[in-house]
Amino acid sequence: MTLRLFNTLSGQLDPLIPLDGKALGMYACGPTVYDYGHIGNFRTFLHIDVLRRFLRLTGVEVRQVMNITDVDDKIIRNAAAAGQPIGAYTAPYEEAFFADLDALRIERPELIARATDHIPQMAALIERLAKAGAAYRTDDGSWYFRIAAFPAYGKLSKKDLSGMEDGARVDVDDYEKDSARDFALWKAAKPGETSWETPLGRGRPGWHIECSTMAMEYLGESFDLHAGGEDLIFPHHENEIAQSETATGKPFARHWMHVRFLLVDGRKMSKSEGNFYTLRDLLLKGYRASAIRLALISVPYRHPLNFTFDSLADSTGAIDRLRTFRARLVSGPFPEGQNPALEAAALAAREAYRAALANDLNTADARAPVFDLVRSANTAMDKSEFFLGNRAAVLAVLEDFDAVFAVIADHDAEATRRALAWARGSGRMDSVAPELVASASISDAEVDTLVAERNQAKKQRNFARADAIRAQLAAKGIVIEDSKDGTRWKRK
RNA sequence: GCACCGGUGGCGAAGUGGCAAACGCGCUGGUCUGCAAAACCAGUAUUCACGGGUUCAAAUCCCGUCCGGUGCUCCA
Repeated sequence: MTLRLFNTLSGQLDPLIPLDGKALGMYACGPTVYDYGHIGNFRTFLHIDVLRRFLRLTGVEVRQVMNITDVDDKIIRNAAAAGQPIGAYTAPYEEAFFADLDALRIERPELIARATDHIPQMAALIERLAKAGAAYRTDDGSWYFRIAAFPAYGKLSKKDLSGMEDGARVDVDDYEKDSARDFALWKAAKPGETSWETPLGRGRPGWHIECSTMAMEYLGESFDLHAGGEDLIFPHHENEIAQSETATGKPFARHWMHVRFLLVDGRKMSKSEGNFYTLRDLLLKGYRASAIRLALISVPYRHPLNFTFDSLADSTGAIDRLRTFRARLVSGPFPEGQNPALEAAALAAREAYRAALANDLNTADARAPVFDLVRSANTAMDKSEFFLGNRAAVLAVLEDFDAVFAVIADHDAEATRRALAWARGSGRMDSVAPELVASASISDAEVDTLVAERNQAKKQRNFARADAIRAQLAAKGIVIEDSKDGTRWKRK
């Protein structure tokens, strides 16, 4: 089943197939490590994760490169303010970024590339552009890309640049450039700033050249897919295309995927609006990592997502339903035999699920057949019409679902535990939800003991004691479920 | 200002010409249970911002209006 994915460059759904017939080469713009990642960042990374997981589910090998921008103006400024070398300043944020990816079950790209490890290659690419007459040096020692050298400029963002020419609306005198639209390739070092000695002079790379260089270094001059947040379309990705294609004369990325923005309460998330959340903020409020993941991927990537706390509660409920069902499916017991109607339903569900994802990664649509099957299977179980022979096919649907959505298998406790350890280590315990502290104060073994004691009390029909234990556990966020096959419990 | 996107039930959201509109959450009632929880059943939009139009047929296409958002600058 071939994925048809919207291509910003062509403006239509295009099949996404590896150019070399082996592995899909994709480059995703990664983080600038000057702060903790917020949920808007992660919406983008999560949808890229959905993409790569779906490709692999359908048998397409993936070679993904992600950059880490570990040098830029903000980093240089903040590190200087902290009196640290930039590497010492960025290291903890880079580490936090990877911890956050783990919490959200975002797979690691095959290759991580740091900007500071590729300075010579960047300088070489700029020299190549200079030789082609597309880059020039200004008096202060900075280098710029000459947009006039690339007539196709604007083809990705579909901008008509004729209305943005130098003149009335842009004060050219503010820039030491030939044209106001020309962008920086290399920034000359200012006294005391972190810089590198290169044939171009002392300085540091611009942001755009970083991605062009590393993408081509690891994926070749032409490759399959370039992805990122919608805000990168212009100017970042437009500039990458201009630089790369001018240098090589070949098409850069064939396919461009852009994830639309996350809004919070209907507005763009920003620190000044007071609606800004990092992943850590949410974990420490007691929301599960899996619920955050599901909430951020359930709205397809080409629609803006309006994030609310209701959406997290919604996702928590949906995940509980799936997990409870999976536990019931695995534990049985079911009689020998086979229910042909259910078997057919399972096969159809799997087909519909994959078809929905193959249609431009329609995650919302893909959920529907899975939940439909859960209901049919539960109904069959209630009526004793579910047999041992049905288990594998139904389980296969859940496995397909989790291969992409990755929320049924429960890794939440670990993510929360780490967030708590981080809060403790960085003096943020006052922002932790009290329920979370309460839940963390009781171990699984202690819960098991209390549950056993409650079962004993129930057997003796001492319901007062049994209910008291249930209430005690509930206060720590533990929910108890009795069934004829025993008592299950879970953390809320 | 220019450009783009969107307005579907209590909430999120799919659906872009043809069965009175998926799925999830929530709520109400029922079954089950010592009581709960879980699960199941039933109910929860005759209708898709509004006004025109095209069509045998429109939530879906066209025109207009209103409302919301985003981009045009660092930004996922």
